[in-house]
Amino acid sequence: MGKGEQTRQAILDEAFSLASCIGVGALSIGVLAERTHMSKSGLFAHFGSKEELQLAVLRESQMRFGEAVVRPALREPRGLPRLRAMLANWLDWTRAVNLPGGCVINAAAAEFDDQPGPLRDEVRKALIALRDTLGEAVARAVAEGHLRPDTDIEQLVFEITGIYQATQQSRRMLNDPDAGRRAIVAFERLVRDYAVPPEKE
Amino acid sequence: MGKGEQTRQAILDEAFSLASCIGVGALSIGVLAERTHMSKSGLFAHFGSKEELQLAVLRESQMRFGEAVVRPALREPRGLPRLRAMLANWLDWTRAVNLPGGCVINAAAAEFDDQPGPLRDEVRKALIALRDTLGEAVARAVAEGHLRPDTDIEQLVFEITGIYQATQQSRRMLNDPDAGRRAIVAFERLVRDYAVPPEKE
DNA sequence: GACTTTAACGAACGATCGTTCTATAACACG
DNA sequence: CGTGTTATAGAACGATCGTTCGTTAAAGTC
Repeated sequence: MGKGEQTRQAILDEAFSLASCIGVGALSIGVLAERTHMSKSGLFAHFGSKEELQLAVLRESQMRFGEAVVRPALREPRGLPRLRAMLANWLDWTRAVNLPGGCVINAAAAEFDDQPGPLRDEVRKALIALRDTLGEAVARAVAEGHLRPDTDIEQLVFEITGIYQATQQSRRMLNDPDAGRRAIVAFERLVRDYAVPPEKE
Repeated sequence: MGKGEQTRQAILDEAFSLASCIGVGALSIGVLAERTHMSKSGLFAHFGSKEELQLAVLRESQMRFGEAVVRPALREPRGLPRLRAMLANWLDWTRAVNLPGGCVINAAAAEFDDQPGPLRDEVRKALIALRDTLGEAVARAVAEGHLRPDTDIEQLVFEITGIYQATQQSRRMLNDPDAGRRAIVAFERLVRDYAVPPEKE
């Protein structure tokens, strides 16, 4: 890895954890230069524009998410165990990677939902990719017979994302120590509902 | 209402819908002055500091939430119908009031979760108040016999907030036209789970 | 080790930020 | 109507914003 790539990565590391705290939109080149002990112009040269830097942070976030959440879960047997592992990794990934201030993309989703442009597009892409991944895992669980054949996959994914967001808000804003447990309770109740055969009425 | 209060309210109206789009943290006095056809200093005098303006926006948001979501629901019979009405109002309140860019407080919760200070405190206050309100409604539903006596109220509230957040993200970022329906499906399954008597095992 | 490429710096740009001050205009009240 | 009060404007402040430019130092290549 050349010198360029090396410092670019170092900048991204710092930008990543900074964005986690203050949001991707509030990133500033001056502050970032100070934190990385560089000049503004020197740092700037690596990205060409602030927006490109922000996009790089979002892409970095996606990559780390894949490595910290999705990939380890693939070691679990397909179906429900894998889905369960994925959720567990997801709920805790902000601790695993250097994310002192919570998931960058989730925060960006709330920040840019009404500001068209490349940043919003990138966030959207990430959210769709995540939902696809979750959807695949759910579909596998159906195929394995862990969930009912008529399971509404999108609905299940929808509710799982809700569980994640509720957990993050409870933890981060309300300091609720039970958030993780509540998430698991919600999830298990969810899959139990979709696991039992439909009742005759 | 004196002239002062009048323009102050006009400023808040504009700040409110602007913050809805770009976030409370990104509010700028210059832009706001332009939008309200005032001078920066004239506008500034009404609040004394930018932070005070932001706090005022958050308080305004709480007030409108109460009037658009909670108060109308109180007309419904207590218990499940009231809870159901509250969720319905909640899911659509960003359309009812002038909130082109989604709930200000929910966005602020993601923005300030790692930035201590009066703004975070105010957001926290709002979230707690909301959870209390929801909790009360759930408790009423238990008292009315709509839900099981051993219902974990906090758990139910936790999951309802998740449904809300999933709905907003699906609507705003993914343009999912089914988000509202999915929210209702999730909610009804939730209350059905807590309504039936516990199974003997 | 000489040469080329590239990475980093420092200074400066215009724009905007939040804030302060002073002066003038509009209002409220007797 | 006149007078005291309050609301608004305008100019200016230092700070920071993102970005550009020319130059120097370092890294990569033969």
